[in-house]
Amino acid sequence: MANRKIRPERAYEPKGIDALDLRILAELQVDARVSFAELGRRVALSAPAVADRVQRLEEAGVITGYRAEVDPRALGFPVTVMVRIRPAIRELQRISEIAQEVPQIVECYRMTGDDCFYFTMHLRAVDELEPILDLFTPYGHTTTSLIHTAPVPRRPLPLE
Amino acid sequence: MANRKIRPERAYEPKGIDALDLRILAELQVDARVSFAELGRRVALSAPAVADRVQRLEEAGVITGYRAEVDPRALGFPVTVMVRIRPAIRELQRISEIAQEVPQIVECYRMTGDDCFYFTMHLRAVDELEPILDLFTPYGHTTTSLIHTAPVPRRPLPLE
DNA sequence: AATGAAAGTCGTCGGTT
DNA sequence: AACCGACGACTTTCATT
Repeated sequence: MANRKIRPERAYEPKGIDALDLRILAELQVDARVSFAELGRRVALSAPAVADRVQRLEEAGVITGYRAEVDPRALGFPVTVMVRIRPAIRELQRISEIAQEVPQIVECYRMTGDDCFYFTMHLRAVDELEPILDLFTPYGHTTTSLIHTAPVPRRPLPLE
Repeated sequence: MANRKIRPERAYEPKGIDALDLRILAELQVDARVSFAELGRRVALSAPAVADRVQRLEEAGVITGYRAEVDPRALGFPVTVMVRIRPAIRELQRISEIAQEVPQIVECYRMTGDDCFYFTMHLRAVDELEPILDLFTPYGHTTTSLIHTAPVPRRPLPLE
């Protein structure tokens, strides 16, 4: 029988991260393309020193990547949709697999509640919605919302 | 009386964006810190040429920023929460304003449906949840979910 | 709109404190 | 853990196609 002991994979304390690291992270969250030299000037450190710190933050998994943020509408995806799903019994794994295979889906989470699964996707037209939803309806109950605007634009973690 | 004519602010066709731009965007969505020289090698263009294109994409609003992605748990925010809100009549504006003022909220959207407002936030402990929800409960009905995992990790737009 | 060359800046490495 | 100095790589500008 499988081991059912449940425990967190790791402790959640930020260890080995000091105030200087937080300042570096704050800068990189706002402008990921800033040079090490410029970053060094902003936090009063030499370029090699910041490069060292950034590398450590990457290796420690604190920085998970650097992404250019694009406007989906400017690229021909005027429709953004959020879908919540209440999976049928034992179908959650299958729903994850389908979500993985639909490229329009750009993020996807499991969470607490009746609708324990949700994802966001960008579409070229509303026409695309129905066939995608039909991939999921055999395995759960879907609730779909079209996203209008962002009253709060996406912003960085509050690292003081 | 206010002008009630409703029309989209702009057309949604990707104009003036060619296949080379899409390749550049695909690269930058995966690694925003790549150098222009390296980017040029990947798309078979000189460094000045890619730099020009990237600048035009920025000025056109196609690229909206460059963000370092960080792991909230590694920074002491082990709790990620998604909150949907069904606003009371005429209180939507107030809800937006409150969301704006809560730094733990990192994204926030309006959408169709009964719960026409939602946001995501990162917390240092579950203790933080109740006082934040209490900011909103006077103005709407909240539905809160704790986010567990990401069956599909955040990924770029499918630009072929 | 892209290229190639030139000047200034940056990234990186090794040695030092 | 950070600094300095040096070299190779990169960014940026400009003239040319």
